[in-house]
Amino acid sequence: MAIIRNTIAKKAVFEIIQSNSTAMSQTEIFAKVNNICDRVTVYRILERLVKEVKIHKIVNINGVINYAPCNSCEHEQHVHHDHLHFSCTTCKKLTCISDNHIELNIPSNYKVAEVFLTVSGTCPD
Amino acid sequence: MAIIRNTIAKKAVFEIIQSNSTAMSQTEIFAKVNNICDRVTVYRILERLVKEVKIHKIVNINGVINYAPCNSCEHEQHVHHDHLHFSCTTCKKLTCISDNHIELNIPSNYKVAEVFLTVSGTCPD
DNA sequence: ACAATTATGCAACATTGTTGCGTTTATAAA
DNA sequence: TTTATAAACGCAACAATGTTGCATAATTGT
Repeated sequence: MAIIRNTIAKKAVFEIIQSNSTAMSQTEIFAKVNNICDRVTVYRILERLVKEVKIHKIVNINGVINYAPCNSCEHEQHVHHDHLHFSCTTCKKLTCISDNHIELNIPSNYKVAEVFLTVSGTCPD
Repeated sequence: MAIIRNTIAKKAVFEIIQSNSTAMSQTEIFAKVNNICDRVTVYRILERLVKEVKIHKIVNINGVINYAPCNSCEHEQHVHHDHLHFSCTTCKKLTCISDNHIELNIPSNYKVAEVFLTVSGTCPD
């Protein structure tokens, strides 16, 4: 049945992610929750928030998984057609940039679930 | 000065990457070198091959770093405009798919170095 | 208030990647 | 061919990130 609970820790984690301008890693998020919960709990909360499609997972160019709020995820299939992630090579920040349109040309025997467009470089910092 | 040597282990690693149809992780590569060298050596060889632009680094949707041969890297700036990576959610394979053109719309205060277009889903397996 | 089950904490482990340092080896020059 | 030198290596130890099992705590519907 899976009744979803809205716990203090979960609310806190979601707040942190939503109020931040850039995507955050588990480590960064855990540093901000001020020990209201365990490290493992943060991982599990993130897992649940992803499953509930309240946040989404993005991988930066170093392989670190980051999380960002799912603002423009109203559209069906959870495919971000106009969403781009900028991964800064110097400050390591991951920023979302909208208004990017992608045309895909993939063989039909591949089934597309999500599209990730990540650009590396240096951001205005 | 940095004189580059072509060691047995390096040749083997490069062979393995080139002869595989999909991109491979360090773990997969190490499993194939048959203990001709240490785990750490594989990491260092991969580092060098990336620096020499003989292979390139791609991150799959789980954050695992994979390596693929740099076949179509003749073009300047190492920006893969027509290159797409398909990351399979079930078999975890990372496949390169060509002929994909991307138009970017990024604020000018961001400096683009590389473009990564990764698509998740299921491949024909 | 109670029962059911979701969520948590803790400890331990797994995987992936990194660093330091002494030793070995490939290459270029003698 | 021999030798010098810097590149490459092995080993051990560490670091960061993510996962699992299990007993306990907390939330929600009744």
